[in-house]
Amino acid sequence: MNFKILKNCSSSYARITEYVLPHGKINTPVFMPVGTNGSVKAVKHKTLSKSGVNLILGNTYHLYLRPGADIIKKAGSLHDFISWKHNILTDSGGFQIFSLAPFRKIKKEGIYFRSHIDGSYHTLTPENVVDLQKIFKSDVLMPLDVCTPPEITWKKACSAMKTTHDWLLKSKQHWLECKNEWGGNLFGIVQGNFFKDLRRESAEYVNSLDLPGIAIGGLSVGESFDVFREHLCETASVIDRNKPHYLMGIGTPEYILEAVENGIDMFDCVYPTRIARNGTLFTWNGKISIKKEIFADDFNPVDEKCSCFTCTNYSRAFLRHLFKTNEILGPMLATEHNLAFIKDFVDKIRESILTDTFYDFKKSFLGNYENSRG
RNA sequence: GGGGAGAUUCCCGAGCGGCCAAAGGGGGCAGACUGUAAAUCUGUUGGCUACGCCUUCGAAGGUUCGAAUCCUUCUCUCCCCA
Repeated sequence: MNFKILKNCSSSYARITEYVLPHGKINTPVFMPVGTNGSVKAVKHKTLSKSGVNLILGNTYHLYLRPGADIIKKAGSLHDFISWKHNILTDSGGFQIFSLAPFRKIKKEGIYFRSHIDGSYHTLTPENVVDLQKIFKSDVLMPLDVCTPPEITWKKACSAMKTTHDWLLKSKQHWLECKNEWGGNLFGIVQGNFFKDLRRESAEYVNSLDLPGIAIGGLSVGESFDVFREHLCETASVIDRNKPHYLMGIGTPEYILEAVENGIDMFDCVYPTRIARNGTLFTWNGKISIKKEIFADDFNPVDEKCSCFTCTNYSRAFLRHLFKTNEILGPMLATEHNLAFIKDFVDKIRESILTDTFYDFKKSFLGNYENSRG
């Protein structure tokens, strides 16, 4: 068994687990930085691994379009191609189909879409998405799914869910035939939009397929925090607790707390890295927009309590200057800080679960972190 | 010394009689960003007792119902020829 629950929180569903993947052991809860094109934007692998990151995301859709599976196959694997010795989870492209909607058509057998790069025609099917991830030698594979926006009808949501289920079964069958070639773990994805009955049905269906892990999809796609929380609680209470739980696409401290509290082990998000590149930095007292005038002569580090390279070497004033002058170092240092902050934050959550002080930690953190939940 | 071009709101730069408080950049200020088409995008950027009024297009005069736009003089820049 490659997945072990080491400790359950006494007062919530939060837990500490150990998950052994082909490229090393993962301690959860864990935040996975997103490296869509095989690169977590603006940071070197060395910076990531030095700060303890041993699982990053890649994206099947994007890597299939560029550089193409043939190149990655020639390189040996995605790990070899990007020179990353640790684990990689590859997302299938379901979300891209959702966010690049004008370019696609969903059919029973798969997705027909046009490349957003050159307009060329392509098809993704449950089977070829597994094949692509086999070529990548992904440690965790995600199946092709249909992600839907809030406020669609029950009928449409149900239809999308059924397609997702149909594709998941095909993905599983195809994965079973080839999984021994490299040992990647296929997860199931729960959909169902924002309908409780559908979400429950979807969660039960995914449970029934008995895959190595379960992902909650279709959340944080524009809904309010309260709606997000409601459906997270609902879905998380149904999925099999003996499997790793992955909540797709969340990554602010508030959302992470909510996720962990509901028994989520893994989560990923572009948010920390994207806002870093755009000049917003996490601190234990809330987010700051480093480009603001008030930081022009603030010679303190971004966060006094942070021991990352950025905070131990540079001031807010210098960071602001880098952003104002459009220097490449600005986004690099900001990204390094935000990832270190989230890493630190999740480490502290894990510690609090271990010492049964999760709620104390949550309360005290949110007390200091004076920011709206949007 | 001779000939030519030009001075526009923080900067560059369009406008060449009314639709001009004045295009478009840049800069400034602020906001957004949640399984990455994002080092991106959006708003704002003369003043005010604000659905209207006042001051602004080098300066001073003039023509006109009306001028950043036309005329006169002045100041200053730049280019070419001696």
